[in-house]
Amino acid sequence: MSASTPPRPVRADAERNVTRILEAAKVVLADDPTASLERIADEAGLARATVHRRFACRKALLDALFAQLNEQYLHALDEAKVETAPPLVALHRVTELVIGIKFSHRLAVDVVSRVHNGHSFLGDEVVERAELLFSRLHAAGAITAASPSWCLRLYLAVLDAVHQLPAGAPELGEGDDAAARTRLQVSTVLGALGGRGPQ
Amino acid sequence: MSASTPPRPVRADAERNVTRILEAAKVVLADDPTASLERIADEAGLARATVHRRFACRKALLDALFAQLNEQYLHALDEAKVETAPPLVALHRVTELVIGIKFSHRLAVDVVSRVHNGHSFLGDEVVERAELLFSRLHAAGAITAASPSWCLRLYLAVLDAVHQLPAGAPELGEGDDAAARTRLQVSTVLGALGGRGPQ
DNA sequence: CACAAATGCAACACGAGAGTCTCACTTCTG
DNA sequence: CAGAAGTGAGACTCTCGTGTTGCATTTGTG
Repeated sequence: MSASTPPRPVRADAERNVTRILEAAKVVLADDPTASLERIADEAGLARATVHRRFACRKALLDALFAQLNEQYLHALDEAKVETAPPLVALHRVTELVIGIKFSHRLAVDVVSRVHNGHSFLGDEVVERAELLFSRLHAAGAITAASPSWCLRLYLAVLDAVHQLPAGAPELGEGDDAAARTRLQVSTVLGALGGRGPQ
Repeated sequence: MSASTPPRPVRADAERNVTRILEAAKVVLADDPTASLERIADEAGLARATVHRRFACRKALLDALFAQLNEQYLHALDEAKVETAPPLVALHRVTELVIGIKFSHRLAVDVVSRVHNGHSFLGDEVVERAELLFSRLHAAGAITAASPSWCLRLYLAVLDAVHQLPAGAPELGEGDDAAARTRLQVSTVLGALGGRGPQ
């Protein structure tokens, strides 16, 4: 789309700060979706004015944030070969990647549902492809629940619960944290949706 | 504590408005946890000044709201005989009652976690008794998950998902809405926590 | 190095919401 | 019915966050 660098006088310096701001926004907004731009600027180690220079207004910043998130989701769906791989494998793989996206999904829901009034924080394409995965899981007999939208809703609810689980929780066992959360997420969702689960 | 009515010149009129305000707050805050007192006053059909007369400040209103919610939860736990009845029966019964409390639990989480910084929106007693129920479920072999706190966390996450489900959703079947949601909640949670579920 | 770009800082205007107060008016309650 | 309690409406203060601007200074880049 626009990864090239044509006659573009954007100093590398500035672009780096864009990243910093987005990163800071993730952290701060996860703690409080209504946090001020000043808090975000502080977290990024920049002046508030700079935030306003990189992003026209608050909404623009949030747009960028969610655009980035969406891109990561799409990448995860690609990587997991959601429409072709065996559904259980794809579910596990996509979950692994989604868990890797250190991002409070509740944040997304919170912020989007009222600051961003209207459109879902998940792009239509993400929703469609995710629901397709659940359809495939159902067709394969891995789950009983038939409605993909309910499956997705539940998946996200559980994802939030798993995400909020403190680091050393007993449910996570002892090994790698991300791997443990992935396992917990997958087995919980499969159980919830009427599957037997791989455990 | 203070349920008596000593030399208390509280006009019935005023007390009725307290109820109206709390009711309005539930509705409005469910839509937007950061809604202004004016919106709440409008919803209640009262002037903003009146809200300030009944509740010293925003925090006081929220305190009252959550105190009321907590009372309802405690009542549900009593009613369901959570510590003595067969755990599966108690789970079903308490869920039935909780679903009856038309209240956005996400609202509670949202508001409490930052406006009310610090204490959980669920009173300690509610948490303890709820966790005890999950312990009993585990002991009875109805679920596999051993950590009561994880069970409760997941229960609430699922509750939110079930609560947000639109009225005529396919998952709910055709009968009574509340009963259908109760069934869905119970079977989903049991499945998620490693039980077979009663379905 | 020299210049343009980017930043920090401070100040400002603006709007929204909380909380307070007064006063005329309505509504309970004894 | 009479007085007390409650309310609505409006004005006012205060605080906080957003968005903008000007200017001196720092930092990147050809």
